[in-house]
Amino acid sequence: MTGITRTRTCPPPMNDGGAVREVFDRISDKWSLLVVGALREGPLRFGELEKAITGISQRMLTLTLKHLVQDGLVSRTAYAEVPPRVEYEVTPLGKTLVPLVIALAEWAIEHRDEINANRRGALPPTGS
Amino acid sequence: MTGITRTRTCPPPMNDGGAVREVFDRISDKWSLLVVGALREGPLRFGELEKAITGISQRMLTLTLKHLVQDGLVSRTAYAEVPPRVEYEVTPLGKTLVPLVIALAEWAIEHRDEINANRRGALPPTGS
DNA sequence: CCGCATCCGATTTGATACTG
DNA sequence: CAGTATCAAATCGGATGCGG
Repeated sequence: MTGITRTRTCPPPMNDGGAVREVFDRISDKWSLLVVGALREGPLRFGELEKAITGISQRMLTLTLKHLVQDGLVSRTAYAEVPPRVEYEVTPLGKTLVPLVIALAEWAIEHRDEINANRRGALPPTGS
Repeated sequence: MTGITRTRTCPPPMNDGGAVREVFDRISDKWSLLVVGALREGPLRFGELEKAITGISQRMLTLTLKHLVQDGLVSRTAYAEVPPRVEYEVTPLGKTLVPLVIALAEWAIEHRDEINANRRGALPPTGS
């Protein structure tokens, strides 16, 4: 039988038993998506990433990169030279995520004003 | 001088001076995207959300909803009846974010195994 | 230059109990 | 049912110092 009698209008990708949550918990921390976004155009050195992502601390960059490398989203290449050089780059797997990050970034830019307006302006008419 | 020979291939949507960061800081907390995703198909009551998002605490759900309402991504409708009923729903603005969340969720499902394999299996060949 | 380890304060989170 | 309040715990995040 095979009848998939699903009454839903579209296949709900959430609620698959935790797969989404599992991955979301990884990428929805404060910096992961920013780092992936920063690497969208090509490899970057540690210091370059630090400058590209304003506000991130060395510690958080290190930790975030370690996680991303562990998950296989980013690759790390250390060149044994003096001075040392280390480059980070999105892996093929990471590349598949980049477009989504960019889409999210574009959404953020596009709706930033509206969100800010809501956040500040939603005051009641009692304002006199 | 001059020579910024930066070969920029496409307009980088990041680094616009903080707009992305501003919004990202809002939505990249642990629960916001999950809540938006849970509301993708229609209004849900408080308790329904609690059940839909496994693992969230009452407190976190309350706080997250409050933020989302404040930002205008979610609307809250309280019906003055007994027992009380409150429904949450994505606003038109929130609806524009839903597709991105779904895309992210689909990505998560699609690459979950690969990520987990990397996380666990990246062990050195010493595995005897 | 890269990046890890430690200390320490700030923020976030969750369990529980209580109100409308 | 929906939401608040309080407290303790866990985590985050930054500054600093050290090692490769």
